Amino acid sequence: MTILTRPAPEAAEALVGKLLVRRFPDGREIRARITETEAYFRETDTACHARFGRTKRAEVLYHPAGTIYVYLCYGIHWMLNLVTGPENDPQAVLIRGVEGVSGPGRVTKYLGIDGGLNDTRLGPALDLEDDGVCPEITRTPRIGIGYASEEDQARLWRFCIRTNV
DNA sequence: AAAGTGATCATG
DNA sequence: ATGATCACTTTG
Repeated sequence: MTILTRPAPEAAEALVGKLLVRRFPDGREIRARITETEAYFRETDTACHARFGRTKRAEVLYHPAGTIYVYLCYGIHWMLNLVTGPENDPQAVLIRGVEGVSGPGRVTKYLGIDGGLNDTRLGPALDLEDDGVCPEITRTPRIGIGYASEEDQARLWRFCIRTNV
């Protein structure tokens, strides 16, 4: 889990190419390579849910690295995040895509994840694996954060596997 | 291009 | 209590 015990922008980059393993009570298993992530970093990041401080929703972000943060967006879509960094230091990485699945709302649908996993820890139900694959990565600004400051919108905190076009 | 959907946060 | 907003997806 050492991959998450670092600042969210670094963790977000390191997570691209890693495998997400989802296990269901009936033993079924889905293994998917992460293709796209975004970092949300501390109360000072005006795009981060912790920008209002320790609210009920954002409380999860103050939990230790390895905590799972799932929230509902636009009333329809569940967003999957992994908390990084130390306790009481709110940061997380949004999983925006896995292999064959693009869009954060589709990732959770594909993996069968909803609010029930919120504020639980990585473990049997959802875990990370590293098979040593180390893809080339491109960075861009984050998506869908028009409400944030210009400065924060400009940060290159979105990380994708480089695709040859 | 625009609706759909409901939790969340700020304000009164 | 109310209203605006939203880390998106699908449909036309």
